Amino acid sequence: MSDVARLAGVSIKTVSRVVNDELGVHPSTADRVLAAIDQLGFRRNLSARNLRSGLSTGTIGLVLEDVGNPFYSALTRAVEEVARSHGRLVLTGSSDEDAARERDLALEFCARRVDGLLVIPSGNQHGFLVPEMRAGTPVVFVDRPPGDVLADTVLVDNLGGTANAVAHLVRAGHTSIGFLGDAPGIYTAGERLRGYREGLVRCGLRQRDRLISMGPHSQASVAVAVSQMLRDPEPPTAIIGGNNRITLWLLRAFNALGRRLAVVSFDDFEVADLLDPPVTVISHDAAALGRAAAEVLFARLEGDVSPPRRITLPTKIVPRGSGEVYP
Amino acid sequence: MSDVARLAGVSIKTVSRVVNDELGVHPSTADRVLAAIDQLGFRRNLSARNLRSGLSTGTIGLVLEDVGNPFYSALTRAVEEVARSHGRLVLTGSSDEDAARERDLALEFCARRVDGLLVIPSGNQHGFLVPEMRAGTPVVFVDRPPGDVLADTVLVDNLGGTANAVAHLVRAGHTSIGFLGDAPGIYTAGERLRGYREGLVRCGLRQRDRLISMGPHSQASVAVAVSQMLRDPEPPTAIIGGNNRITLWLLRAFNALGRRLAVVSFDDFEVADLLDPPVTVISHDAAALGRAAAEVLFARLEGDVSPPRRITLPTKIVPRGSGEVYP
DNA sequence: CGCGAGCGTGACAACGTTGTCCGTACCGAA
DNA sequence: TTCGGTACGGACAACGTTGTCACGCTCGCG
Repeated sequence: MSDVARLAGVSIKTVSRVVNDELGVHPSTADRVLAAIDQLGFRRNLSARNLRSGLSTGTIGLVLEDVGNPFYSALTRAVEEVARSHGRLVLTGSSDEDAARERDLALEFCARRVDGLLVIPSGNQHGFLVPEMRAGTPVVFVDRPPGDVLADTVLVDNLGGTANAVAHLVRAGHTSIGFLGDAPGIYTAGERLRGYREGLVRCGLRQRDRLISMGPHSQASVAVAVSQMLRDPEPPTAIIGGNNRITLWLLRAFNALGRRLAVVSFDDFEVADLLDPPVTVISHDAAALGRAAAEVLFARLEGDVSPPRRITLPTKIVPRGSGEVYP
Repeated sequence: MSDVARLAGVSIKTVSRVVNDELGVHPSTADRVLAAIDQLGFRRNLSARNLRSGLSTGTIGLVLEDVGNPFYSALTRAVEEVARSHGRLVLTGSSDEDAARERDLALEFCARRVDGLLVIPSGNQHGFLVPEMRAGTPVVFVDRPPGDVLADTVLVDNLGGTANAVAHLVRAGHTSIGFLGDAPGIYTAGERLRGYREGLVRCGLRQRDRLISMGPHSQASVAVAVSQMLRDPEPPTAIIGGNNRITLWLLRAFNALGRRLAVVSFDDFEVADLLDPPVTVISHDAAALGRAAAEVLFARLEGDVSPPRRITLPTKIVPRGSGEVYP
């Protein structure tokens, strides 16, 4: 900046005035300064600006499980859009379901003085964020609730989703329905399991734990779980896949076994309509989730001091065929 | 920091020494300081640290077309991993194929003093980055070459990929092969088209422009293009999809028409193996691309001053069925 | 011709941190 | 007891920027 000032023959302060569009700079002076800026390729240092003025860093942080997962990447994109409309950039970090890594990422973001934080929790202890929150960094939890703090949370109606899936399958004639879920320690997996159970109760069906297989899952473990269910004296005629990954493993297992049951998948996925039969899904909009969470965050940044909110987004069944058959 | 110092009964400088693990602080003093840090939830301000010491911001920038696209999100994840192993965080921004937005994002990143920049170019003029590069910010271009600057570039062998795809289809007996590509202004689309043409030449087949349809495409335009090709006096028996999105549109168009030709897709996609028939693809590893680019970037950050490199990653054909049929 | 208003500009401090350098307390040895 | 050295602590400046305030010039009016 002082180089620019020297070249333009003005003081540093005047350069600052020009780059900040402040009033009271003579147009010809401003032109000289702008020319010098151009010539030198000067770009003001936002860190210094932020340090001095105590204002925003123009950045928000997003901690998620894995940007590589299409569900989270769609969410990321939506967050990015909202951030852009508020003039912010997004720092992302993948925690890989590792609570320590989640913590490190969140604290690194805070050390860089992000304006706010969106967290898709992996761990279930978030006390480490309390000092940051007290210091004025708003934090919004997304997709899963936080462990031991009170904060804004945006969720999906996991329970209602699987409950509806059960009802949907029952309407198609099924009375024996299996459930393949993720590790029960994961909030969403637990809720979806509860929804499955509640759906059975609502439809007057008997709970049968041998039709439930919770993760962590892999292609191999899903194949084993399916074979076991099929060997049951009362085998299932339909299976609910607890998330998109598990559903794909399930379909591959069907291919390997040369059998195919009715399927409903939690989470939509891109080519679900191209499979044969097309896959019926419990759809919840990742983009809407990201958007809602980001909007809560920016409301906080704009001064909203109401008590922490908990928003639950609905799911909807998208019937495509795989859940309407009776094999 | 001064609060911590007051609480611990030491000077600010001593606190600084403790948080920087410098020698020459009495253990008991250090303990008092650490306790105070814990009690107050102090986190040092990295902006100020960076400003003073002129060191790294610990951040790199990644400008891409759309994080929501699985191909780019896989790349993002790989970049994140490499960055993490070098103690850096990643700022991401989606340009949406808009050169102006790409420019804005890149310059915003630079204003935040990222240590380096990875750019998947949308535009074809990157002179605006020259001052930054001269000022010492390394820039690596990924997936597409830059417009008018000389810089490290990591590409995929697009040309070789489609040329091989043609050869693969010819081996399966096809002599009339269509090509559906993205907008020819996009580098990768142009290269893939050239590869398609070169493949035909190598196999001694005649060029027929009516079997080529370049984008921008949509579900509808792909359907139209396919119908037109099929009405040709010598209709194609196989079609190459220029990217994963176009291939999906192509498959949906087949479903709508009740016809199905042999298909090879540029870009692998997650459920290609679950479709019927499974889709043969020209696979190129998004993660490998991101990893390679990030590694070049960090090599620069660690002082590599060799002339700009151009790395081209290979593609490989993954035969799954759809490219081995002769309808 | 003098004076006040108002505009354009610059000097200086401060943001939170670290590098430099000096001061001081304490220890062991002569 | 004194001296030299070591081991620590603190004052101060500086990073690049902006907020505060004050200065000087010009212009119009009495």
